[in-house]
Amino acid sequence: MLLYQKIKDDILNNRLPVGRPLRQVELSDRYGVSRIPVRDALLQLKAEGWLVPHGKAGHIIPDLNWQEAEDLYLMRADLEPRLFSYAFEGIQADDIGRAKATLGLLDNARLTLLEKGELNWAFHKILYFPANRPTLYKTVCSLNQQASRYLGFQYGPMNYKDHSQKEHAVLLELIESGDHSSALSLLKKHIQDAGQLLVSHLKSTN
Amino acid sequence: MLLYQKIKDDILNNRLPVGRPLRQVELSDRYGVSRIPVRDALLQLKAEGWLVPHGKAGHIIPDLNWQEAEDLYLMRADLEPRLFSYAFEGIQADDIGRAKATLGLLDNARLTLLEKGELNWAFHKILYFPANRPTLYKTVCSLNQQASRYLGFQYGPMNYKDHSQKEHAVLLELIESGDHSSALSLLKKHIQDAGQLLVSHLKSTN
DNA sequence: AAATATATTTTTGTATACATTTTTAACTGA
DNA sequence: TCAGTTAAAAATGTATACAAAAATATATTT
Repeated sequence: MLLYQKIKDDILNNRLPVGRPLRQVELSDRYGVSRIPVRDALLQLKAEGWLVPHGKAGHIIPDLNWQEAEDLYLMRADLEPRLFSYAFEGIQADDIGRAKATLGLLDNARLTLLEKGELNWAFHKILYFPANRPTLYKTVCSLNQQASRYLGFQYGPMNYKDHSQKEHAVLLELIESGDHSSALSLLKKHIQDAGQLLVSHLKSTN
Repeated sequence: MLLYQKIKDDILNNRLPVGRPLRQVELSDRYGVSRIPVRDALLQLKAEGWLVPHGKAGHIIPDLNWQEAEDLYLMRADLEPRLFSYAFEGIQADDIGRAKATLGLLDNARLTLLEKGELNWAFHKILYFPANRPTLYKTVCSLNQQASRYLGFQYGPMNYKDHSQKEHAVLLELIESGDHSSALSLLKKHIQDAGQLLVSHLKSTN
């Protein structure tokens, strides 16, 4: 596992301190490498919003907040239905099959947060990739990456998983039946609802 | 000037080869530093889409293409009017003043491409910042960053500058008169038109 | 005691060195 | 001639070392 992944995993699972600036030596000790690969990982994580620079020395894990969640889901609700719409005609029976399999994996298992996040995103990717719009796709990926820090709430205290899974299944049915516009609006609603739920949960717990 | 900026500037002005993978030593020689700062810069530039990894060694400057331009302007046209709408009520007379000054600077001068891009973006930032929506703002910044590689066409062969400047001025008037919805639709149209023009220009020149 | 200045420690940025990986070139046999 | 193989070259990843910069602690003054 890459150092970058390890740190991300540790951020996701709250194994690294949130309020305090992380130092390069601290991390190089923790992961048993020199500061060079740590610097590399920090640069990437900073670029993706997993860390923010703390003045001129050190990086801080930014606190989760409802404002960020709101914006992320706002953008997702704008861009993902668009991308999905471009993909719609290009989604093959084979893709549906893989999507179903992915949902199945999400259902049964004793998965880590990172794995759940990966599977959930894998599902959506299957529906988006046939759009063949690399740039739009990349931005959507990035937004989901950022949003993944909030998965801990959705799969944990919010218990949103079951509802989400049902909607995913319905979405697949609509695709199979070729109902473009219904599928589109369900996806938009799916994202908007998830966002609203997350935001109000975040507001209530602070 | 930071190495990161220098390289970006050189990419923007086609002072670096496009088809061929850039090597770390090549860049460290060119800029007179060791490979470590080069690695740092490459990581950032890669994260922002200025470079793409070439297999397992080297980075390539991606070719400009109308598909990317189309997606970038699509997303901008979706997200920027939204951000602007949130900002609208919060834009102060002072902001308008600074926006006008920025347009003035764009008008007269013997500016480099990088400077023109910076000023153009500075103008839009003034209109977006009062929204106080950091996450949405950051994504919009990033999209404009990526789009800035295409400025060479807009300020060069397309000769789009004058038209753009006029619309910017009208936009400021609409803000001053408090006409929220007209300002909003002008901005959206402004972005969409610029996108369409750019895309058809790119299609025609290939 | 609070604010300012100074000294100490910590932290970062970058150069250099070297082992590993990857690419490129040369070679071999069909 | 060309695919596959091996050998040489190049490029990368990472450790270590050290100077510059920043943060922290200590001292000094009012």
